[in-house]
Order: sequence, then C-alpha cells, then structure tokens
Amino acid sequence: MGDGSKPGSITIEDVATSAGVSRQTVSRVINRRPNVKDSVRARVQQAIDDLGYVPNLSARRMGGARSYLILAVNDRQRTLENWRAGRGNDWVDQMLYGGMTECERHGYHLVFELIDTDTAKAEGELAAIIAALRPDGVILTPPHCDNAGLTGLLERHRIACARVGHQSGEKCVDVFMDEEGAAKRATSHLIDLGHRRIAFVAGAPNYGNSARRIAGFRLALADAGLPGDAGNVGNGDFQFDPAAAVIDEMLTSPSPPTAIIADNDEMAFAALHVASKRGLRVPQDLSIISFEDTPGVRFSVPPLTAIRQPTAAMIAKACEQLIATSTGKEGTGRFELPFDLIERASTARRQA
Amino acid sequence: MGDGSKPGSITIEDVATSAGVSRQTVSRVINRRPNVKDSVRARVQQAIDDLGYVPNLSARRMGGARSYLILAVNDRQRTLENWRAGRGNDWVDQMLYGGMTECERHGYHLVFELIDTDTAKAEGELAAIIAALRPDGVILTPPHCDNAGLTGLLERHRIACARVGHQSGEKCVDVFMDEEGAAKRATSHLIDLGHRRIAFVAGAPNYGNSARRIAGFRLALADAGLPGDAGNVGNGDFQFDPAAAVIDEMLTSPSPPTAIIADNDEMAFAALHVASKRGLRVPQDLSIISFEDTPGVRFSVPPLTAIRQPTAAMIAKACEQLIATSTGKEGTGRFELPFDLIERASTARRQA
DNA sequence: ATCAGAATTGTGAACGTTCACAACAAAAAA
DNA sequence: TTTTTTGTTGTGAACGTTCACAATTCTGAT
Repeated sequence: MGDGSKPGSITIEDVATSAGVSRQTVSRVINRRPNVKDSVRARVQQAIDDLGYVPNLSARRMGGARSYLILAVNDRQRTLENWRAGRGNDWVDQMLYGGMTECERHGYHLVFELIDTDTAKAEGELAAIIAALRPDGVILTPPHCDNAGLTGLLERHRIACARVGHQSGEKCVDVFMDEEGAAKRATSHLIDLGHRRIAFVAGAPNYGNSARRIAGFRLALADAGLPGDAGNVGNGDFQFDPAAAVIDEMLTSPSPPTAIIADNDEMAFAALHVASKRGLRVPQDLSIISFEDTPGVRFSVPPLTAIRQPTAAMIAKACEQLIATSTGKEGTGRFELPFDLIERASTARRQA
Repeated sequence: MGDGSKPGSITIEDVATSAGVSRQTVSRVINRRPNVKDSVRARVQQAIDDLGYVPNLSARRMGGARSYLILAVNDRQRTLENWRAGRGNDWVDQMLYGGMTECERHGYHLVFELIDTDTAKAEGELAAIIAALRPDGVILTPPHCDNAGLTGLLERHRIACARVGHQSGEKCVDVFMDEEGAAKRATSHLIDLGHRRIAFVAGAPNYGNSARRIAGFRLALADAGLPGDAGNVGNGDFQFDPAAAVIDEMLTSPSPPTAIIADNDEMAFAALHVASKRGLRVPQDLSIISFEDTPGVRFSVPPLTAIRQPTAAMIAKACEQLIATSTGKEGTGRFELPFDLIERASTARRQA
C-alpha cells in the first residue's frame, strides 16, 4: 500500500531490494531453506510482511519447483447424474471439506475435476489436465481408483497419486475404510438387538466395496452361529426403484427379514418407503441401517441409523500424504481410517 | 507414446519443430488468432493432435496471458460450521456443479477457497490468494458479495469480479434471482389453495434476501386483498431449534396459521417436527413451503413443496460472464435468473 | 598467522509461454 | 511495372521464480 502504481505486482525482486539482499536469499527464506543467517532471515521476513509479498505460483512452477496444486478427480457420469437428478452430491461436498481444509493448512490449493468413466477417454482427459495444471499430486476416487491406466499415466509423469477406496498400497498412497468390518459391525448390531432374519441390499455387485460389505455381513452371521438362511442378499443397484422392488419381494417371503441393511442412503429410503406402504412401522416392525449417512438421513422419519464413511477424513489424509510426498516422503502406503456407526431411530430391539 | 525419455514435457517448441513453423505461429493457432494461413493452421493443429500437446498454464500465465483460473470464494465460518455440524453444504455442491461444468466448457479451471467473515481478515486472505493464483475472475457469494472492500481490492488489481446474490450491477457482474417474486409466488400458491392465515418464518432479519422475501410475502397478501393480520412473520434464525420454538408459538395462538413458509429447509423441517408433535397432519392440517430445496426435502415425510434457488445456474452464469470479460467483454451487468416452485406433498387445499 | 572446510550469499541461465515489433510475402492499387 | 497496403511468419525480450554453481565470509583447527 502506498504509490499504487502497479497493483498486485510485488515481486521477489522488490523484497530483495527492500531487504538489501539478493533474489535467491529471499527465495531461501520463503522456502524455509537452511543456511541463512538468522538476522538476515528476520530482515527478509520483515520486508515480506511489510510489502505483503506472496510468491507467484505460476512463476514458482516455471522455476521448476512445486505447483502447490492438488488435483481431485471424480467420475464424470456418476457425478453429473447425481447433480442432474437433483440428488445432490454429498460425496463431492465432503471431498471438498476434507481436501480444501487440508490443502489450506499447507499453503496448497485444491482443484476439482471430472473425467470420463470410459477408460480410454479418462486417460486422455487426465493427461490433458495434468499437462495444463502440473499438479503436485492427484487424488483418484472410485471407480477411477481401480484404473491401472490412470495410475500408470501418473507414474510415467512422476506425479504422486493417492487412491481413495483402493486398498493395495502399491505404487500409490491408498486411503480407505474397513468396509468389511463396517458391514460386520452393522450386522452384529442388529443381531445384538435380537434380529435373526436380516437382509442386505447391495449396490453394484461388481463394485469392490459392495463385495467387501457382503463378506462382512456373512461373517457376522457366521460368527453369531446363525444358520445360513438367516442372511439374505439382494441387489438394488444403488438406486431407489430397483431397491424398492427387491425389498418388497423380500418382505413378501414367508419368513421376511426383521431388519435390513442398505448399501447406500437412497436404498435405505426405499426400504422406508416400502415399509410404510406395507403398513410396517420402523423400527418396531422393521429395523433399517444405511451405509452412507448423507445429511438427509437425519431428517427422514424416523432418522436412520447408519454407518458413516469418513469421506472428508480420507480425502484430507490423501492430501496430507501427497503434500508430504512432494516434499520428499515416499509416495506409497496404506491408511485405514475409522468409520462410525451412528445410532438413530430406525433400529430397535426385535419385537416378540 | 514413443521414446518416453521425458514424459509430459511436450512444449510449444516441439510442436513448432514438428510442424516446421515458429513458436509464435503455434501460439497463434492455440489461441485462435487470425492471420494464419489455413494450410499452416491445419498442419499445426495436426502436430498438436499427434503429439498430444496441451499448453502449460503456468507458462502461459507468465507470458502475460490469462491464467484460465476462476476463483470461487465462500464464507469460511458459515461453510465450516455447516460441515462440522454434519449438515452438509448443498450450496457448495451446487456451486461446484455450476462452476465446474461451465469452466470446463471454456477450458478453464475452478478453484474454490474460503475466506474469513471478518472484513479486514477477508481482504488480507483474498489478497494473498489472488497474488498466488492470479485468477482471471473471482466469484463472491453471500455475505462477501456485499463487501465493498473486497470488490475494491479486485478492482485495484484489475481482476474481474462477479457477485452472486448482489443486485446493483455496478462495477461487477451481478447474478441473482428474484427473491421478492419467489416469496410472492409461494404465498400466492398458498392463497390459491384457500389458505387465509399464513406464517412466514424468516432467517436472519438483517440478511438482504430475508428482507426481500418478507416484502414479497406481504405484497402477495395485499394483492389478494387479505387483511393485515392474515400474514404473520416470525424469526427462526435459519436454524432448527429457534424455528421450532417460534412455530410452536404461532400454532398456539387462537387463530393459528394453516400454512407456513420457511426461509430455508432446516426451518421447514422444524415446522414438520412441530406439526407432528402437535398431532397436526401435513398437508391436511398444515401446509408447508420451504425456500431452499436441498436434496433432503425429497425424502422427508411428506416431501416438501419448495422454492428452488438456481444456485448452480447462477454460478455458471457468473463463470460465463467472467470468462467473457477476460476475453474483452465489459465486466458489469445484471443477470436475474428464474427460480422454480416445486410442488410436492407438503401443500394442499385448505380443509373446510 | 595460516589454511581447510563449512556456512552464507550472489549470479547467470533456465522454465514455456506471450508480447512487441521486425521481416517478409502476397494482393491490390497506382 | 511499381508502389502501397494487407496479410503472414519469425525473432528477441519479458514474465517471476528456482536451479546450479560460483564467490565470499566465517569458523576453528593447525
């Protein structure tokens, strides 16, 4: 603030002149490099503060340094479909929460982009985005986290990669939650409440996490010594209508389930809907647990008991690790984050 | 694909060599400048496609050109509070929807950031972000859209600015919806259904849009020739508990409202909650309209009739205008976007 | 006092693009 | 044909930073 002749163009050179040192010394101070005398460091810092200097990211990047950008990539079709249908996209919201707050802590910026479901297209699109932006790290979410073409591309370009929802830990930082354990916990919770016939409405059968959850579901039943026919698995395709159909069918059977676990909120709402249509009270006649916990479940009637995925925390962890990698840390590892079972009013002890 | 010695480093020079022209000619082709022979343009384009060249954004920016970045700024306290409370942030989700899709259409990228509610802090934070990122345009949302310090800062730095939720159209591109008209429409809808005692539960009284909506509410009542006491305005502070309290009080009065308009979804849920507690059926005994339409209202029981804000469309329009400005268009103007009244099951004809 | 070694500071080049302007070619006017 | 105008292409410099390395100053041992 002062002459105001050239707004917003305070450069490292201005700081250097003002502090009576060279460019490079200022650069060292900015980047917290060693080998700067304390007195000089203080003088430079003072000049930086006085002038309100902030390094230009583009120039930094040009100089061969980091870009201070983390790229978060989502699936275009799935994301747009959610938005178009007016369904909202809690996943995106939570990603931003975790990603942005973590990036901000380290002076980084988060850029969010969509790429195609189709493998070949996705690779081209990602290539274009990284060529333009040159991010220091990329976060891949389902289903792209399982796409070896994308991780290969990033490896070739030497860009650090974090996968959210992938568990191998090879070549990337992998962040995930214990899907099997979560399903097990949800199931055990129902068993503890006295339920002996429980149904699991799965999402996409070929989706890794659905499979893991089904495994956890079966494991919990077995651990409790229940017979094989205590658990019934249906497929609801993550959507309302197919889920409603399969749930309706389940409840028609001669020995219907007294509790249902749904693979996501939308299918849990379908269960609620079907129950109401059939005159079943929730939770007295039917207990319901969901596997997602978007904000809407707090306001449903009754509010749903749900497994809460640590979406924001997973993205934050991914950012943290990518940023650490860009400052030298090795870019691989497995990070399992804890989930929560949030008890609300849609589950109750089985009525005699 | 090929030698693979230097991955991801195809520069404009490589394209120039491959096409047998100079840097500058390639630059002209990339930027769709005139004065390039068609045959040459085609040859260069071919080389670009063959090599998979994408211009490096940082270098472009350094060369004095655009940054191809749009910055969307939200209020930190309000946004974080929503996230922390597990309430989700549909506004953020919708912003991303509108902003990202529009930016993508023009080869732009969207960066989303939070700045402090406090005016002085906000100014410092925004200054730092624009110094680092040098975006081509900045989108200011409530309450920052009304902060003259921020628009002044952007003006000094010659960065185009779009305000969402501000209506003056001076010095910035302003994008907004007809708040007064929306309230009027909601009110008329209830009047048409035969309601004669209607309550409006406002959010923050000092928040410009609440005031506009109250005005619309009153106008509709007056237009219908209803007496002054037909409309009752309460203050629910945009939150569940205060809203529930004020609604409960309203329903206790000797001539209680038969319909309620809530300034946001959370307060509409409060209305639902209070009605249920008092044994009032919705919509038979009480009609409810909300003013926000987040995804949860589709799944409430009953689903809520609501005014739908065109959040995504407003952000998209803001991006469109900012991008147009960065290519020469004047950076001011007023853009009013249409809202929707979505009829669901929470409103019905007044019972005799 | 002298010198080796370490710590500190500075200098020129580089990053990939665009800008300003110069050079050249082609078309139109004289 | 010659000149003018217009259209097309190329060249050197600039943007703001970091890198690699050179130069200088300090430290502590001999």
